[in-house]
Amino acid sequence: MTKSPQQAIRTWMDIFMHRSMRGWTQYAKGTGLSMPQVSILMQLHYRGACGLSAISERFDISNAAASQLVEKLVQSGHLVRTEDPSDRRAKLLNLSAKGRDLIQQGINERYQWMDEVAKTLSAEEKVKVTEALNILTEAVKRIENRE
Amino acid sequence: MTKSPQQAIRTWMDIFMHRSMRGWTQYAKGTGLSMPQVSILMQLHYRGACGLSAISERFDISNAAASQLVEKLVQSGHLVRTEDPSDRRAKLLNLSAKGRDLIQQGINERYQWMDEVAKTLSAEEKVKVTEALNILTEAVKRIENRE
DNA sequence: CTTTTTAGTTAAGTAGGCTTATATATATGC
DNA sequence: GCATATATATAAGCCTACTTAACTAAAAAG
Repeated sequence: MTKSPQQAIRTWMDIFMHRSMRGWTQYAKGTGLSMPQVSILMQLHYRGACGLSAISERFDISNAAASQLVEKLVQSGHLVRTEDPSDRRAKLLNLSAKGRDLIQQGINERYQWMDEVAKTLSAEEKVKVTEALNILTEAVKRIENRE
Repeated sequence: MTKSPQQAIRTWMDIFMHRSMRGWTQYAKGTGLSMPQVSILMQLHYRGACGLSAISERFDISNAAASQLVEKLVQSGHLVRTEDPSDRRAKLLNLSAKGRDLIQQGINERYQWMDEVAKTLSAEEKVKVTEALNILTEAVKRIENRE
């Protein structure tokens, strides 16, 4: 069973995409938050603080919709909304400790699955996998800097 | 910047998880279907035909909710619902060509992103990445067969 | 055969996300 | 300084997902 690089990548992507999508939707359900709400927290976790319009642009929803979702997350204590000192019309949205923990917990559950996978690898295989994922990570960084 | 295998895996997972989540939610929006609807199609794509109760168990919703979602997907022509000949109470849910295309298109868009990444790799790097992803794919298969 | 369980549908009602329209406060351009 | 543009919030209303409850039909158990 010799695979081309493209086949190898796609096979792996299929496994990983399906797993992580499933994991996140199930995790979201367990938190009591809706998927859009969790997505907003995730966004802030990965990209850092931002204003409200950045949220509505990212998720392609109206400002009104973003404002309402954010309001719920502020109410539930997952988000902190402060006035932007450099522009008093704008708000700065930050994860609270509670929001950060919620997302980190979801990420950790994904990690755990991969840890199980990694545990079954030989030392030699681990070295190879590590090197390859570093290569991919660097490649993505190069592309993103170029954009 | 020397990374442990765990660090390398987690860094890569972060990038890939966030990307694919974002990609799928955006894609779902473009199709006009809701995320739960797309998730059902995705489930059938990856796991093959099943009955209605398998859907409700997998997504942890009531049979009634699953039945209503499936009904919409049948109406929109993404799903074919037939009677199970071996148990006439049960239904067999299958993707239609339209449903299969919709999911495959979403997967292809994810593939394209990775193709862009792979394109920037040297021949030597491609070999390493291919080998590593094959190792991971095999490891997952071993674990899943064990369960 | 009769009873009970299983698979799925249908109906009514709740909750959440989304939209458009409207309002408010601040910043920017002339 | 005044008109306009920008960042956000609020309100009304629609649509969808979800729930529980009531129902049909077929299988399984006795």
